[in-house]
Amino acid sequence: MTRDGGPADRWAVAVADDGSARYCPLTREGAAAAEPRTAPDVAGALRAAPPATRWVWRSTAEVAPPATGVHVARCHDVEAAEAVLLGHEGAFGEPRGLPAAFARLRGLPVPADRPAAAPGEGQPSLFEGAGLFGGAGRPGLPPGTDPLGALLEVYGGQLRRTAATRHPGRLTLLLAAESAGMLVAAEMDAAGLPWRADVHLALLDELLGPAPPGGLEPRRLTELAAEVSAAFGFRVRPDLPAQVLAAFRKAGFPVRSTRSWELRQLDHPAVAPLLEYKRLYRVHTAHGRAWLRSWVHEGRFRARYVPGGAASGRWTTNGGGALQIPRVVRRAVRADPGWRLVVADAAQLEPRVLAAVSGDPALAEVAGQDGDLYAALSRRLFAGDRERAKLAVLGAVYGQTSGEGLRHLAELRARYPLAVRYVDDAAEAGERGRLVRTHLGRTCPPADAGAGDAGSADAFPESGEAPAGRGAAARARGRFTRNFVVQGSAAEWALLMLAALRRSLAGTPAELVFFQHDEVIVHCPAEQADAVSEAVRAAGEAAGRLAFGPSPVRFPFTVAVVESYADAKG
DNA sequence: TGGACCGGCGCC
DNA sequence: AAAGGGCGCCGGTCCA
Repeated sequence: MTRDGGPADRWAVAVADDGSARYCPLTREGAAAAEPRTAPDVAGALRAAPPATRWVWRSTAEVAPPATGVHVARCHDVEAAEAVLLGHEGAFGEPRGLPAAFARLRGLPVPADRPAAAPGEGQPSLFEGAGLFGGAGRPGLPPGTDPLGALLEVYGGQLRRTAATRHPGRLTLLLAAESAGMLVAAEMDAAGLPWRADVHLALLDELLGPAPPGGLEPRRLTELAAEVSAAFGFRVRPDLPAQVLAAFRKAGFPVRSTRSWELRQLDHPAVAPLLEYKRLYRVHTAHGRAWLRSWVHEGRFRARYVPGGAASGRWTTNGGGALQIPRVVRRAVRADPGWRLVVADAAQLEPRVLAAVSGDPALAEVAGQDGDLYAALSRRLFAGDRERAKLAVLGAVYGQTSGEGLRHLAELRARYPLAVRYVDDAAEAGERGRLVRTHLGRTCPPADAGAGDAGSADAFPESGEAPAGRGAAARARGRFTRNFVVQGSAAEWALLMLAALRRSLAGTPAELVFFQHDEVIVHCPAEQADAVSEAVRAAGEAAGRLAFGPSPVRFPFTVAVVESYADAKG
């Protein structure tokens, strides 16, 4: 996936407005190695090159590989790469589109990116991108520019920018992984997750009562709301936190919020129906009949994955909430008759990643076995108390600041100083406003690039103050960057794992249908399930070696072969 | 009327 | 006194 055997195994293709495609093989430096040719459509271009070709293109979404019917082994998605490179260069606000990248190279005014396609349709509206050079509804290249030429110019520039970094090999790997992720995402979007609407509807009937006509509130919710009101002695709408809060206070319970964990501790008859109401209300609003109508068609739930959608490199989705499928509705995710779902969950991924990236030999030794990492850790450090071991690790990764966890963390620090120092350093860098990168080089956006006043660390310059003396915003920033290096490096492992798995499933009937941070689902014929399970395990180990180099750390999966997603333990 | 924000909760 | 990171989505409220 990352080894380019020779110059001619990279080709480039540019899609014109009329759907035709200009393409050519490339030299090592990314220049045209032969006179470009034109095919009437993308598929024609893709068929012209050898099967193992790495295709360089503007964006995977534009080429839409699944729609061409041609298997693409590898690609370099220029716009995805541009986003990573801009981040690495500290230019987070810059547009990442090909026209913008081209303009930066040429010193021209930089056009804004094309807005994301409206949900449901891929076509930008007539008005979008009507600014600079905005030809046929999208921000374009300067008039008269050859799209393939511009693509190659930007690509060549990316190769040079990558080579100029401190760890060009790592960044090259990250760009390849990100592009592989774009391919996987496009294919999973097209395949969809097998989803039985009939099972889902039966489940809703069971939980909420039969569907009331006209979109009224499900019967069970109405009943529970009545129970809540009865318990208080006056009408309370359970879906209005302010009302619930007032009701509890009136009853003599000084609660601060209506969060479930807080209500659970109260001794009041309204609590039980209220908690049940919250649980069912959530199912109703987030994964009820309306969701089913919007998102499940022809037996598949088609999400729209956004690789790298989160700052850490984790994926997000656009609508449908594919990464938040509640456990209760997983019953509706069912393999086709005669097929199975291979549900594979990377076991204790984040501590394993921490062991690998930090190079802590003692922790690597613990992570060098396939068994439960927390149990193994607890045998060495916490007298066999797995929960304490887990709390200590999570405290290190998330930035524990108080309580039991903090003491456990201190013990962890004493025994595994390199591992804990790795995340402590990331936290300190964040607090001081310095750059923080993942193992392969994905760079943490600055504090002010995201949510509101998350707090620019610059507001708290190194003043010699103890960390406790710095602002709360700086400490929050430290927790963010502390977690970023682990979560982000784990996301890189996951990308490489996906890429390896995709490659080993190519040409078989098996299809990757789901990915969620550290978990994949492959849908395959029953007789293929064992081979797929093995392929997943192999992909995990390969990803570990590729991402982190030689290391004793193992990356095992918990694998379940099931007919329903609900039957995988999770 | 629509956007921004919030409380709350689902997943990792 | 409280003190864990990342997301998306819902329905609500507030406000222009």
